[in-house]
Amino acid sequence: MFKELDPILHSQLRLSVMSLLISLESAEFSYLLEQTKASKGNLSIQLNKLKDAGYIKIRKSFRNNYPLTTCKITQKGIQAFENYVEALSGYINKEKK
Amino acid sequence: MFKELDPILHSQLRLSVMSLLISLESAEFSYLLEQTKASKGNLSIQLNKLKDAGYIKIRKSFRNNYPLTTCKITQKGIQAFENYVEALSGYINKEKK
DNA sequence: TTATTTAGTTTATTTAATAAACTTGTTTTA
DNA sequence: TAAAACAAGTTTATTAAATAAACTAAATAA
Repeated sequence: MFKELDPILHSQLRLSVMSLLISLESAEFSYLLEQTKASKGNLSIQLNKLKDAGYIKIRKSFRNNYPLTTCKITQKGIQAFENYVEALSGYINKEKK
Repeated sequence: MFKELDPILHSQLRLSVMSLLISLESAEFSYLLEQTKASKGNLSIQLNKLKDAGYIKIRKSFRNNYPLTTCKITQKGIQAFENYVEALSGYINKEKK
């Protein structure tokens, strides 16, 4: 009856990040920080979980001598997000079956 | 941009329970157990959290000499569920704004 | 009468989320 | 030019939540 909700995505912050990345395709650490209002530590950790799951790719470079972290959603991430949304609908669409 | 997701509802098992109760209006412990496939211990705890939040009422009685636990969603619970669904849509509807 | 089953609850363990502190290097300013 | 402040994160520690395992109490079956 109820499908499993992917635990990687069933987290407010990680879901926010994925939600942003799915329309942007690419975003900087600082952008995700301001959009999600998360702390830097928390964001850092959750980005790494998404990376470990293969849902995003993280690219590290420099800009104006400062480190620059850029994230991009992967095909696997897009698929996982779509599956999650599909599974969720089984919970929130009250009409039975 | 992203609304808070009510932490009481942002849990697979509690959301399953609320999803069932919102259409049934009343359900027994054993029914929730089989529908959600949760363990008894976990279900017991999560039902109490929903009760503590005022989202459900728990009625204890007996049937055929055995204890019978019945759950019913409250108006507050219905409202919270609707708010949760509304907030979620901000995460999963990819079209911006 | 001693297992077994029903219908749960409580305690303990594991995992996850968040906050606080730290790191490394850069820029400003006294 | 040395000290202070800032940028962009990471690591460690703390808190809280989810789940599993063990327990309880009464009822029924063997």
